[in-house]
Amino acid sequence: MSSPKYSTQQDTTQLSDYAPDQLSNFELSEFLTFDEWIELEDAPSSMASGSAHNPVYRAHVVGESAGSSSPREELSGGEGEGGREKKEAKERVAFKTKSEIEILDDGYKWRKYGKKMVKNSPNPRNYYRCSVEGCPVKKRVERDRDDPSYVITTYEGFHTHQSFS
DNA sequence: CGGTTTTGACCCGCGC
DNA sequence: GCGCGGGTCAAAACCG
Repeated sequence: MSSPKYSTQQDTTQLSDYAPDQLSNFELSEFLTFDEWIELEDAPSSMASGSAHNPVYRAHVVGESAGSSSPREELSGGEGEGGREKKEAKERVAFKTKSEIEILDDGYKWRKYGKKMVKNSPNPRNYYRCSVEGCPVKKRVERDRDDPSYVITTYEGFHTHQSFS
C-alpha cells in the first residue's frame, strides 16, 4: 500500500548497475548449490566514497532436497488439457542485497501478484511475476528477518526474452 | 485507456 | 481424515 516515503527513484544507482541479462547468464552457466550466502565483490569503481560497500550476497537454493521434486506442475484450475510437460529443473537464485526498497529495477517488468505475511517475521513476503507472457520467471522478495535493512530477492525460472533495459 | 496494484479468498501438498 | 502452511488467482481500485 503505497509507500509514500519511498521515492520512485531512490539511489538505486548502484542497484541498476548489475545487469540482469549478464547476471542471469552467469548464473545459468553455473550450477549453484550454495546453502549459504556468498558475498559478491562488486566493483564500485563509480563509488566515490568507496566506503559504501555494496553488500550483495548470492545464494542458489536447490531446494527439492529429495522428496518434493514436483512442488507444483501447473495451476490447471479448470484446465482439462492433457498436454502436460515435464518441468525442467527450475533454478532458484536468491540474492541478498542491502536496500531499503524491495522493488529493485533489474531491467525487467514485474507484476506483483500477491503479498503474504510470514509467520515469525513482521515482514511481508511479496510475490512478483514477469509481465512478459511466456516468461515463467517468478520473483520473490522478502526482507531479511534478522536485518530488515537487507532484502532477499529470490528469482525463480529464467527469462525467455531479452531484458528491456 | 491500459496496465498495474491491492486484499481476500481459494487451492494444493503434506503432516500428523 | 483433517489441518496447516504456503502459494496462487481473482476482482476491484488506482495510476500514469
